[in-house]
Amino acid sequence: MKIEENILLSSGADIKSYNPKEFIFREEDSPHCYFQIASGTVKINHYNEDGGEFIHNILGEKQSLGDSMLFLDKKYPMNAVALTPCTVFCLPKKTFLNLLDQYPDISKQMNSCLSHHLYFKTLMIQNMASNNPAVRIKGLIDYLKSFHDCDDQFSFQIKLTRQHIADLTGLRVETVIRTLKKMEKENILKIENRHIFY
DNA sequence: ACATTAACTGTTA
DNA sequence: TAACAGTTAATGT
Repeated sequence: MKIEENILLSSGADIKSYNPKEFIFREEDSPHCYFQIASGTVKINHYNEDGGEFIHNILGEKQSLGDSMLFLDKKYPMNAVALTPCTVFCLPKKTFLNLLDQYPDISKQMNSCLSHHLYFKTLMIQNMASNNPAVRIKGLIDYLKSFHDCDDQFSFQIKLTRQHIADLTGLRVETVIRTLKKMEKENILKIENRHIFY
């Protein structure tokens, strides 16, 4: 979801700053605000019982956080953690819902965003259910590239660390490294001095 | 701080 | 049982 800055500000949105590793919201918090990143990157994650981290997504500028939790009376099932120094617009849930009533086009866009979200979540679940690491990684990078306008081969650089890719796919870094190399041999992607192009 | 390699272990197709 | 993902640890960029 993306709402124009001027609309956010004129509706009375706050701007909050976060340092790396700071939580924007935590699991078990109740959603009270619509969050939209003004600058920086944020990971949406979950820690499983043995302390292992699973990253749902890594989001950047102009992307919203946990907006699908605002139409529901439930606690967040995930955390939002700053990866870099961040500034985030915060609009109280009530104001946000009023905004949707006030602007039908924003409301429509919200539906379309949720639909988009659900579509990609479905694709991701299918890929992540595979025990083949190449399928999982390909699922992830296809998703990432879908936000990029040019679909030419190798036109998109994956700006994630190997560890992030591992945490997003539920694999180990070593497996990610091995699999990326295999995929490079198969000409699925290209690696140039450690940068991945897809 | 991140990426790679190697040697070993355990699981599974 | 051979292949392959995870573990650990050392080394490279």
